Amino acid sequence: MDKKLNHTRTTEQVILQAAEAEFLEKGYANAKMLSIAQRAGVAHSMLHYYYRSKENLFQVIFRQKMQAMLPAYDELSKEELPFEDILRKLRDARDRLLWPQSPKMPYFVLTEVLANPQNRGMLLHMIEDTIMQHLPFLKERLENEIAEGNIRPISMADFFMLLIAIDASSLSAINICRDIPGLGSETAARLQTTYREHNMQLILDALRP
Amino acid sequence: MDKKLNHTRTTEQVILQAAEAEFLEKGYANAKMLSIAQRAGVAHSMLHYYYRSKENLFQVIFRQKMQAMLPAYDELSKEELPFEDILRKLRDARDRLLWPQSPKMPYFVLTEVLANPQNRGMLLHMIEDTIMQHLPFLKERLENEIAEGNIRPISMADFFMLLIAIDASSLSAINICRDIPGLGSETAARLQTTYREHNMQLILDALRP
DNA sequence: ATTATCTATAGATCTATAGATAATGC
DNA sequence: ATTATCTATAGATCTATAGATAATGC
Repeated sequence: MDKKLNHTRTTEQVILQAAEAEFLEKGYANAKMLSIAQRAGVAHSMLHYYYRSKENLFQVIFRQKMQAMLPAYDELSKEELPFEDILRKLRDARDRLLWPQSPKMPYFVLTEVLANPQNRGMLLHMIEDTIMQHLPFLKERLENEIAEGNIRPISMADFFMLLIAIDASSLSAINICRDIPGLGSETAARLQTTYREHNMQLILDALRP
Repeated sequence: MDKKLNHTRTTEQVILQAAEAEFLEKGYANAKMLSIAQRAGVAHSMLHYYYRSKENLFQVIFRQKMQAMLPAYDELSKEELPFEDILRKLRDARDRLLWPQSPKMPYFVLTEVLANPQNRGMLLHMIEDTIMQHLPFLKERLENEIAEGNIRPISMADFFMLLIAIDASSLSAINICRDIPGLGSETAARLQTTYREHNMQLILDALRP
């Protein structure tokens, strides 16, 4: 039993992990199937056996990331919070579950997904698939705020794009500053705190009717 | 004479422009020499004839951009401004001369140069070649501020990296917001104003001893 | 004579698949 | 019998260069 579980996990999942590392490190275009196979220690034909194509392999990984965040978002439905606090909690969930995977994640999301119109469509599609279907209370809450005139009319997907765009870009800046010899990680940590407040202001500002 | 000037400009420069567009649109890895040649309307062997390799073609373009900003920076030496105002003027010069080339420029700088350690070395090298050599007064000024204990010890190159990192990432966020249907360009413009102030705070914060 | 341009192609990848072989489940 | 894995290779690019041909400068 242990053996079987181990077996079905091994190759299929090892490929997934190797691919994630490769995609994050090199970006989609520069990631190579042969290189992923080498990282995973399997013949590269296995990547196609399990995931058919490079494009599909990428989407499987991305979809998994999005779905990993759903439970954290789900907790939000239990409390009756002011909208601003919901924004904070959404951010915190993402800061815990999505970004820490790797410092390269923010750039990746920023450039491969947000900045590229083609991939952005894919993100929107996944947001609909996962977040919007599983979090009806969030959608309701957003529509409520719009109806009350507190924020401008905006779709749930666009609303999520805004949150991700602001935070991904600030995290990119922070990560670069961490690597600057003259600054270091203490400064990066201080920047992070400052960004947290400013970003919230920027988001509310953008949502203002 | 007109004919000659036109002629020596044509192919060599047309390639440069086509390459710039291609690099900005697709990123270095995804930019293709054949595609650049097609944009320029020349045989692709011409790219190698004039610029030898893809790598070199890229560097020529990037070096040109940096040098195009030098005159604007030069003006700063004439006035005796507070350090914070110098920061503002540096930002304004960049906002006028570097970013407007294309909305994709900020992502490009962020990911191809700042986020990639290998290319970052190239940026540092170019900063030394151009800015640091041509703007001794700025270096002096920075060292003065450090000596007086107003800002932490930091090299000129690292100082520039900080400025570029903060601004490139905020511009990336702004450009994405501009494309979000629920927000639009008025919101993007409002964001830009808010970011301008916040970024200045963030930079001063990071430079604080 | 020198400089610019084109055609053709070498040589190196990369994605994807076909077909053979080994492992696993009934 | 089915599922997993490997080897070998097709087919499509891509960068770069060699060699022929046209344009330009003395």
